[in-house]
Amino acid sequence: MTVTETEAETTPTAAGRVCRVRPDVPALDRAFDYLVPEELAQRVRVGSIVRVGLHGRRVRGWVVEDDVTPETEAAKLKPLLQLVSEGPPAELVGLAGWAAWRWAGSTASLLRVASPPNIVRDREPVVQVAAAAAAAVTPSPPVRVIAWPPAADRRALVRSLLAPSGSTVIVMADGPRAQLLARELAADGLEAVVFRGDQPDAHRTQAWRAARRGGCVVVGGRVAAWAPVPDLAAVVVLDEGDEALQEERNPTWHARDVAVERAARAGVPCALVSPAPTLEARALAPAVERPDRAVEREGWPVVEVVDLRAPTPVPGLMSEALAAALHRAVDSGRRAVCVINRKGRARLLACRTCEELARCGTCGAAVGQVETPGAATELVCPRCGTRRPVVCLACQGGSFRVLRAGVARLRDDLSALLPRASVADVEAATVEVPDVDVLVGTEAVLHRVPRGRRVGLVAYLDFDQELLAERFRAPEQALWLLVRAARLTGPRSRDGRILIQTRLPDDAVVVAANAADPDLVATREAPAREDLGFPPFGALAEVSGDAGAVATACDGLRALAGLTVLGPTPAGERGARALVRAADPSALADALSLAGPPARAAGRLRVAVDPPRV
DNA sequence: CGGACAAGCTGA
DNA sequence: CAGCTTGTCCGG
Repeated sequence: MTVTETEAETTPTAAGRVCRVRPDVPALDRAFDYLVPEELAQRVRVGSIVRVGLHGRRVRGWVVEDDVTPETEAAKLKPLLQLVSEGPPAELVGLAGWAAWRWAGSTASLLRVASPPNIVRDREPVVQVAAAAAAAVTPSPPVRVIAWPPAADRRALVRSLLAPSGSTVIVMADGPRAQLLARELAADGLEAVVFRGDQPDAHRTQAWRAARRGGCVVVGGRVAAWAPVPDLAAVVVLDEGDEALQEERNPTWHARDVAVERAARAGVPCALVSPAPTLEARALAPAVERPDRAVEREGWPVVEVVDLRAPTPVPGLMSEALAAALHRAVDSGRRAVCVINRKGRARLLACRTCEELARCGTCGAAVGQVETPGAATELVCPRCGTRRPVVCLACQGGSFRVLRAGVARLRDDLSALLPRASVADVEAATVEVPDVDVLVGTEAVLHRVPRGRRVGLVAYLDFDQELLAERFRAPEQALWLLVRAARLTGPRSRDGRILIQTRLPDDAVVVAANAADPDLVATREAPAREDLGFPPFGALAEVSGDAGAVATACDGLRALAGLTVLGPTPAGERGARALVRAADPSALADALSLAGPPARAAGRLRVAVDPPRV
């Protein structure tokens, strides 16, 4: 007893150094002050990962400020217990704080993204570059937005965007592609470091250490935006419209916006390169740069549009043009990929005897047909999950007509259409994708095409469900599907081909791909978005969770000036949902931070800023 | 978050 | 009134 008391008295008190620590406890979003013990004085700095005593527990945390004047009386201060690991540089600690505010999340969760997954101990002193100081005086150059066609070679473009000295950070969505780009850069004699969130901790720690040495090009997924390079000199974001650049869990930070902010804070150039720049990106730059018309045209595959209405309606989505395009690809030894966003065997059926729609006996929703390996096919309700045998509830008939086919049914139809070709269906749940001539699947198939054989054709069997989806970003997302298709098929000079079956052949998305001109979609979408006050002409957050909690949160938010609360919608299954709109991201962030974190008693509540799919 | 402590419920 | 659950508070 007396021993510890004596120790406490001997800790430096009068003019001891005090730092501010944010504990790694997401639900506790605040910082506490601690004394820096003499033995750690040389090694602790802003960003250091330390262990501290907090309310009887020992927790990890980040030093977020140093040499502070303690907010509480010195007698209450405890010392840091241990220096655990090196952590993010000071600029990234500031950036994490900004991102936590911007996406209404905890600072700790973002500091974790910016930190090495394993412990890093370093003897070498950290290279401190006065970049931040320089940024304060040099105004940062404007963001560049470059529309670069999907199947065009962008290596030279990327090369031109690298900083001549210091480190460049390249953020992109696609893991394997990042690996490829890194190899190309390394072949050019550059120090390339791959940052991928999906790699094992040991690899990621290794990359983190390498980035911290500086003088490199960091290439990677969204985590690359947080690479700890000490000498940042340029930032590049590739494919900024890809949804994978946004974190799906809270806080839903977007790597594009983090990269733009980081570049601005460091006063370094930032370029966003995309085949279809989003309205958000367009709003950041004075103008969109486009390559030569010839480069642009060549950078898209041939786009063939099949009007499902004319001359005669096409039964079962198997149009003559589709058959011809499939034959053309398969006969030349290339693979064909068909995309339809309907899982299972059928999504809508009618009884052959009584013409009644197949519906759920429990909740009345239209049921779909699924096939389970090794079992009889069943009718499954998409709303409540009830399963039953394939029997009509009205007349007990056992035979149904497929009104809306799913991938399993289309696989059979395609097999019949192409008797000599091998066909397989792919869904998100498919374990191994076979090496066949024709793949038919949901959107998931676009990521899962086996390598080794060229893709000659990507066909969207029913593109209308993408064009007509009830999401405000639906047109941009639909165009992005065509970008992904173009990446698979390659350019028109290699006979790449996209086939689009639709009842809306004049829709801007279809026309834009056909004309190799992504601006057409932006031109149409901008006024509609502006009318709604949706991003980038306003900022959105989605509040969802238990009905009661959402209602309470909405009442609180409605009381704040400058916010519009739409809803809440009663929405059944997974609780209620509401949208919150503000004039811009910063007004939204201020309002949400003013409203504070959801009260714990309120039940399940999630606040997602910039919800990707509403 | 998770420990501390206080106020409420139960059972003999 | 011990022994337990449930709720509220707070952390340096």
